[in-house]
Amino acid sequence: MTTIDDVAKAAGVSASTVSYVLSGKRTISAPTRARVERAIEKLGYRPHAGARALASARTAVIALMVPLRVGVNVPVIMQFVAGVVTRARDFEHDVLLLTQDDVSGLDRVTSGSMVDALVMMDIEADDPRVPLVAAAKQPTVLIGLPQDPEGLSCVDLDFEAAGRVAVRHLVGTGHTDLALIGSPPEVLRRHTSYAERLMRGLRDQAAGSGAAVTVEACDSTPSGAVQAVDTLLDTAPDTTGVIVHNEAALPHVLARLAERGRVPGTDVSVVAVCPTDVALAQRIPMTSIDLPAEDIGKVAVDMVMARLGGDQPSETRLLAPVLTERASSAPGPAAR
Amino acid sequence: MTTIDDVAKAAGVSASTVSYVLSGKRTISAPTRARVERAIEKLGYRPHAGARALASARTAVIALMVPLRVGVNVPVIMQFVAGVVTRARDFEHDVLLLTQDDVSGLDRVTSGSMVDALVMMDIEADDPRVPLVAAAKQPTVLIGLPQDPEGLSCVDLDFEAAGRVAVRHLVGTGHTDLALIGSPPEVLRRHTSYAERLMRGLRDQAAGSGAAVTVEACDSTPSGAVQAVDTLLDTAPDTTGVIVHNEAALPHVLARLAERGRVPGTDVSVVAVCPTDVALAQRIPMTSIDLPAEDIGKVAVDMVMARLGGDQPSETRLLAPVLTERASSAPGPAAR
DNA sequence: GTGAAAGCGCTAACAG
DNA sequence: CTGTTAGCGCTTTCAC
Repeated sequence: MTTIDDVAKAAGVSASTVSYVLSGKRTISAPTRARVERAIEKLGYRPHAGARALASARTAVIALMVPLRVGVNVPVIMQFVAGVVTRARDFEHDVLLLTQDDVSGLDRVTSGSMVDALVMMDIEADDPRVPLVAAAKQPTVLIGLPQDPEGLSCVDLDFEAAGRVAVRHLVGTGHTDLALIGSPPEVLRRHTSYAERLMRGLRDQAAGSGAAVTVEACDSTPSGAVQAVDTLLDTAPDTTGVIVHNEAALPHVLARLAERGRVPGTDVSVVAVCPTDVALAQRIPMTSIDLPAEDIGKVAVDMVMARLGGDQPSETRLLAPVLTERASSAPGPAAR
Repeated sequence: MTTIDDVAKAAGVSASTVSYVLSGKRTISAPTRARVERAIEKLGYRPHAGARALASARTAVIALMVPLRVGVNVPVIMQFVAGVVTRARDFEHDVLLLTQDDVSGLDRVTSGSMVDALVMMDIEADDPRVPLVAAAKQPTVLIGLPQDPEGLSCVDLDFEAAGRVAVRHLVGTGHTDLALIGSPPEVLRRHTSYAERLMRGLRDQAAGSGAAVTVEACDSTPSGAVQAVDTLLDTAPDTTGVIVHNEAALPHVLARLAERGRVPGTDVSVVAVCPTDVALAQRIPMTSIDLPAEDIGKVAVDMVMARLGGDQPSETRLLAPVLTERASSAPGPAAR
């Protein structure tokens, strides 16, 4: 293994000079720098990460805690992850993967100084991990909103605004009987805040527009989708405007609506809340409110890195929803 | 930050004793051990990962290189990842996430001693990463088979055997006109070996059984599935036995077959090669050959850990395919 | 503009 | 069974 001393010797300088060439923390004369760089190149030198972490108290690694077991919106999760990893690389950081259920992992990586910062996904209203990371010495960013952020920073789509935008779109195109086909019951039970925020926006705007809105939870399975649609059409048969917030169930919801004589884009108007690529991968291109998962991941890293630098105050960033109209929209009764 | 010396002081022993209590590398008297453990507990002591890595040349981290490009077997990839992460934790290791396109990451984590070992997914026949990791000081396990493993260990499903098993099942239930609806063209072009191995097994067994087999590549999109089915039925309209190896396209293949008057489980027999949960999440439960993604991930970690210990020789492990018959199977012409 | 030297916190001989 | 000590490879004062 080649060390910094080997490089120093080869370049005829001291180890500290090599260190400073690498870090750029002090000015080095052009010739010296050139000699050092040549030596580094020639010897294929790479600083030892552990030694560096020990001496500098920086690891160039951030921890990312991901829900790996849910099985549901896995592709969406991967988009968050992709955003986090690529942005972390922009900051010359690597990503240590922690799984959601490994709560002790937080203490391990945190107290053991394995990482410089943390990003946590899938935050519940009353998440037990929040107090843990709030007490850590590393800055943390949450993707999602807990009830009490305890001074931590958060990012997420503004689901409440998304609910309003969806209702506004449907009401604006002539629909007055609306429905939400949403998250699985377990998600609601856990009080994952995005589900509740979406519903709040939906209901607020519906109340203001004189529209009715029925809410159905929906298992992320084919049969769950069928059941949700069937229940919905039994309870509220006049529904013509449907909002779907469940990536996995979406294709089956569309299929079932058609089977029940409500063809999406013709008889009913459907708005999906999901990443754009999911919206486009359906049988017909869906009108959708984009869930910019990758962007959210990137913003999370930006925020955590900013906090690593100075002692910025924490903040919550809610990204504004963008609705794109596509083939699943149809004029409603009031517009015909 | 509390250090090993703080603990030593609090317990009235030397730092090395604390270290040995932690590592178990030498026998400690019960009372001493108790005092040390109490001190650790009381002070909330956690060894500093960097210091440990520097002194012991062990990081307790393994690198996992994952294809994050938003291709569409994302859920399957996540299962591999879940297997790797959980098994790594069993060995008290964490996982550093590297993305496929970040080839320089290999050198970074390897030469920089950031990890003890590597696991790489999605290996192509002539993968440029293989020579890189073959030259690294850390042991590596590949998930998939390159043309030349260069002394590295590999794990994968035995896709060739899977091809044979699928054909045997279909022929055994009366089908003689078979087809494979497989990976997207790009995957084939990259010579990802599993696709080719599956085809080889398929053709071998078909030749031996006097069955015909048509092969269609298939984009992982709804329209790709439709197109593949349409082309297939135009080229080989007598097909009654279909093997599908494309998780994302599977639901749309089934739908299109039905639309074209070939109802899966009635008119045609369909065998999927995919994880069991995917097989069960279709409109009808699919006869399938399980792709035990999580197990493969676990085995990969087992292998790499074994190699970490001693200097075991490298090996290739191909997991035997298991076919489970479900509702998508139907008797063929020869059986009616 | 560059060097010397003191650690960072831990492990693992070496000694007893 | 336990303590002493010499590093592991790097960063960063302090000194010139």
